[in-house]
Parts: sequence; structure tokens; C-alpha cells
Amino acid sequence: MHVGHTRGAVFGDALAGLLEFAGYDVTREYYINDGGTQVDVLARSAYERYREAHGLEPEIVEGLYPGDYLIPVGEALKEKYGDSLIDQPESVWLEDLREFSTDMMMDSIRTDLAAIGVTMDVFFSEKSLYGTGKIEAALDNLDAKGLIYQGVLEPPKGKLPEDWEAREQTLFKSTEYGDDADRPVKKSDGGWTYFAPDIAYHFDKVERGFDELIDVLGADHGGYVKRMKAAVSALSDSKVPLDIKLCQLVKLYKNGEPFKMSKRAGNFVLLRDVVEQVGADVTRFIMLTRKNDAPLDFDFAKALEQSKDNPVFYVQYAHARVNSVLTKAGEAGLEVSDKALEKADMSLLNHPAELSLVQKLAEWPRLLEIAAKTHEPHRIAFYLYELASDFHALQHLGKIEPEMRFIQAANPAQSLARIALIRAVAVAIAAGLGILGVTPAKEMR
RNA sequence: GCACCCGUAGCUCAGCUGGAUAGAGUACCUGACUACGAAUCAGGGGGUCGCACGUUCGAAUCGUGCCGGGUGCACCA
Repeated sequence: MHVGHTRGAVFGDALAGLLEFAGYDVTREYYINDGGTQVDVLARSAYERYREAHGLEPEIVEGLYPGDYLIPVGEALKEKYGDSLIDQPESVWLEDLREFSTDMMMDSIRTDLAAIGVTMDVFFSEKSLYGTGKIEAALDNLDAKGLIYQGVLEPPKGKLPEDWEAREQTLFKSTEYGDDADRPVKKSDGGWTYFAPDIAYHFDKVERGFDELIDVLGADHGGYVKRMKAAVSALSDSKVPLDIKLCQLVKLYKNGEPFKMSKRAGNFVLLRDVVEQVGADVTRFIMLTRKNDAPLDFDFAKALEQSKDNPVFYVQYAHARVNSVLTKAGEAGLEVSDKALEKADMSLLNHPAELSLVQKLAEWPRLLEIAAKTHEPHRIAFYLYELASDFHALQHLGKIEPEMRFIQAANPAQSLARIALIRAVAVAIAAGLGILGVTPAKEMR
């Protein structure tokens, strides 16, 4: 996986965590694109790398995947097949290589997901929809509702594709559900379009009884939203809502200098490189400090910095500080268990800095509700930063005004109230970071 | 041409189920460490919330139109 994919994975995982926290029963699914012609391309590309592993010059022609990530696949193929596939026709090896390559890609993806702390409940294979009657079943469902027909599409407005010609195709009447045009489910050669298995996948989800669906996609799939929503509405008789979250690109920087990622040459910055350098916590948090549909700048240098420039440390530091105070209070002979703190007299909190922290804390349930309802986990990240900020301000006040220190040796009741307050801060931070999948460190030395 | 997303401080962005003087980071300037962790904090300057209408007691937030930027646009995934 390259870092672009990561954002979707982190976003989806954090959203799932958020919904779980809000009381939903969530299933995280990964849809494996292991069907269709793209896998043929993958297999052919891997074959060239296999030849390369034998010292032959790979012929990575236009249309194949040029990325370096297939080099190990070629080597693994050499390991398994020796030279038995060299100069053999495609018919001999294509099927085997399809499976071999997708398996290896998926292993790699699973490893990457684990490295970033993402655990999927279900890996759903697109391939499993072909030849099993599932696509047919989904389309039959639509057909029974009168939403499938043979027809010819209007040419697209604006500039016409050069090889445009009117063709009769099998179409889904997605305009019935708000789409701009009806969409083909079969290609002119009789094969399924990519849209057909996608319909079948969503149908399968509906059949499995989910009452709410969320897709996380790259922003370049924006044009696909209406038709998919139309399909799910049709399949579920408008009973199952589908929300589609589009994640924008991640731009990598190092000290403000853009990091070149040539997609054509396949030179991606890999997720594992990023995680190795900055760690999963930082990677995740930074990915969530932007709205999902806004582009994200990811600066390595800042991600490595352990300062206010780096929001993760700022938040974690607040959490660590609270724990430090709790320890100090214990050493000072105060009983600071949660049970003891429940008895604290909170009316003793009346300094503006204390009250503003109380206020911020009071926003937490409401914020959770909005974040969950709008499917926007970034709100949690921003909130945690603000909460940490208010906390840091209050703690620092103790340096300027000693009577504002949390622990007042001469006044246990006051101390208890303040410690109850900051303990609440720690609880919220731990919960919030937990939702985002970031470790709430107790100390950061 | 059509659809979707975006346009808020010099820069990067929050805020948008309508509500009080529009927030943060960064940058720039000035300050605070014998004491709960200075990986921190305080203060200062800096904004016609793209533009214009409209709905409303009230609009950055909702609606319409326009301007500017991004993405996508038969049969490829």
C-alpha cells in the first residue's frame, strides 16, 4: 500500500471506532478487487517481473503496471516455478499467476494494515461474485423491479470520446433513484462491467442484514457515488442508507519540500516506510487532522518532531501530565482513586481557567454525537487538541499563580476537586484517542 | 457542457442539524522555567468568512445565481 491508500484505511477504521463508541454494531470490510480484467493486467505485469528474475529484459508495455512492488512477486514466481513458465503462452500461466499475484498483494496489504493498527472483520473477494450466480441474483432483483432494460445511452455531453458509437447495452435505470444517467451493467462484449459486481457486493451486504452501509473510497471515484446510492436504494427498497465517504489525496512533504511520487513510474512512498519512520500513532492522528474530503499535507519532518508542531504529542503529553499529577497527589497522601474523586466538591472550581476547561469537557458528549452522525472522525482529533490546550493552560497557571496548582497541601478538598477535573480530562482524551486508534500514553519520557 | 467537492487571518486549516465580540496552528513581535513534566504557557498585530441576491428576529452556516480551484464524465477499474 502506498500512503494514499492509508488515509482511507485509517479514516474508515477511525470512523468504525467512533460508531462503535457511539453504540453501533460495526463490521469492517475490505473489498478485494481480485476480479475482472485488472487482475489479468496484474498477472501479466508479474509475468514480466518473473522473466526479469531470470535475467531477461522485462517488457513492461503500455497498460501494464510498472511499479517496483511487483519485483518480489517475480522473484517468488521464480522460486515456485523455476524456469518452467519461460516462453510459455499466456494460456498456460495466466490463471495461476492471477491467483498467485493477488494472494501476494493481499498478504502485503494485510501486513500493512496490521502495521497501522487496522483490523478488518471481513475480506470480501470480488472474484467470489463471479460464476457463483451472485451477480445474476442481484441483477434479477433489480430486473424484478423493472429497473433493468436493453437500451442505447445518450452520448455524453461536452466533448465526445473519439471512439464513441451508439451501442445497445443492458442498463440499470439508476435515474429512477437520482442518478444523472442510466448505467450499463454489461459490456458490449457481453461481460460484466465493473459496476455489476459492485452492485452484487452491496446486495450481498443488504442480504446479510446490515441496516446502514458506508463506503470509503478515493476522491477520484466521486462520479460513482450517485449510481451506487441508486443501486442500494433500489436493492433495499430505500430501507438501507448508503453513505459514501471520499478521501482526498495525501501530499507528502519533507521540510516543506514536496516529495515526488510518480504514479506512472509506480514510485510510491510506501506506507511501511512512513510507519517505520514516524510510527503508527503519529501517522494515524495526522491523517485524521483533516476532513476526509480535504487534501492532506503530510510532512515527515513535522511528524517526527516531538513538539507543539506535532498535534499527537501535544495531546498525548496532556494525558501523560494528568497521570503524572495523579501520581504526585498519591505521593502527597491524597486518595485519588476514581471512587474517591466521585465525592469531590466540584463547586470549588470557580477560576475562569477551570470553568473553561469544565465547559470544554461538557462539549464532549455532544461532539461525539455530531461526529458519529456526520461520519466525521476528524472532529474528535480537533476536539482533543483543544481539550489538551485548555488543560495545558490550566496546568501552566500553577507556575504563575501557586495557589492554582492542582495539589494544595493545605486544602485537600480543593485539591480533590481539581484532580477530579483533570482526571475527567484524561478519561476523555483516552477515550478519544482510543476511538482514533492512537495510544493514550501514560508517560512520555 | 454536466455532476460532485472546495473557496474563512500572509500560509495550512477548524467551525456549517442557523444564535452572542468568527477560532486554532503556523509565521512575525514581546514575555514566562529554584516549585504538580517549559515536549508547556501568556500577550500583541493580522479576516469584506470568494461575490451578489434571497429565507430568517438572527446566516461563515440554509436557498438561488455567478466567479475561482480540484475531481470525475459510454463500453476501462
